[in-house]
Amino acid sequence: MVMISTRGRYALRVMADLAQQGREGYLPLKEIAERQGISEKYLESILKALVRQKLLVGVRGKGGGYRLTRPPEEYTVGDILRLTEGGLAPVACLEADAAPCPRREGCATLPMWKRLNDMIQQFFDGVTLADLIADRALE
Amino acid sequence: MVMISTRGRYALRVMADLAQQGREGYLPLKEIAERQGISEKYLESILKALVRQKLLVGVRGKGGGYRLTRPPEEYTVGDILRLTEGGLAPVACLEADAAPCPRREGCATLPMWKRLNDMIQQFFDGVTLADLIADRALE
DNA sequence: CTATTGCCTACTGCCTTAATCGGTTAAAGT
DNA sequence: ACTTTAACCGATTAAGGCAGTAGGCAATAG
Repeated sequence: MVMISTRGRYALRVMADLAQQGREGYLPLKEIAERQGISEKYLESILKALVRQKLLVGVRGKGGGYRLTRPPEEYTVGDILRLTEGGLAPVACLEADAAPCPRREGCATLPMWKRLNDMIQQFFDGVTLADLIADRALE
Repeated sequence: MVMISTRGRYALRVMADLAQQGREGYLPLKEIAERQGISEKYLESILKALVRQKLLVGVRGKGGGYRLTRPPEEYTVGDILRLTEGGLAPVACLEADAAPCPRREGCATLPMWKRLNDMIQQFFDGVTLADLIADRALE
């Protein structure tokens, strides 16, 4: 029943990695993939999406690679996961593009799902990349 | 990225239904499936698991059907979902039977996943079937 | 003994995820 | 210019889980 797939978890780890390596220069995919132990080609497809949405810049050619576009405290985990996972709702009927459920009136479980959903969104929107790095330092 | 699958959602709805219909007598599968708009055969496989774990009793033959084994306030949503979903961890590395992650030392995201996991478990363990019925009454 | 109803096993179609393959474009170094 | 580096791009695939189906067996009531 895993909620967050490999795709989103990879994206987060790589964003945290980039945040930690500092803003100077570009980090090539190969290096990131190696350090994080992630398939290069698969990671490539994830980063492509992050670049398209302007969370990262990618520069080609020698000396190129990827870099954050903003300081780490301006990225929330919610931003990154909603993008890579395509939504963060715990049940299908609460997804952004969901068709209106015919049973929503009188559904015994819907109010609970809504409360859970709110809680999850708040959680993810309250954590930034800077927080992740700080967390790590505590261990 | 849906966390709770149809299986778990059906289970909850049916448990709430049974809780609401009262303790007297048995409700046949056919009736429950019809009222909830769920495939009979599919629901059957879900209820089988709930019976095996003693959350329900099933009685065969004429006049038979299903019934709760305890009062609604003694079932938590967590109990029901963990059983039908096979765990409630938001990420693979926190599942009960997960192999220890080789990157757990120095993983930038693990502390966050743990906090989220705790929050989710607490949420689900804090809601009972009786609460679901009460919620519904508010709408 | 027959109708009802739950129990059990097996199978199928579909979709998503994770990953792979092979190539194209852009930039820098020589 | 040429070569190397490295990001971009599209198509494809292999595996696994989920939702649902099919068909028969076993128990209980009347």
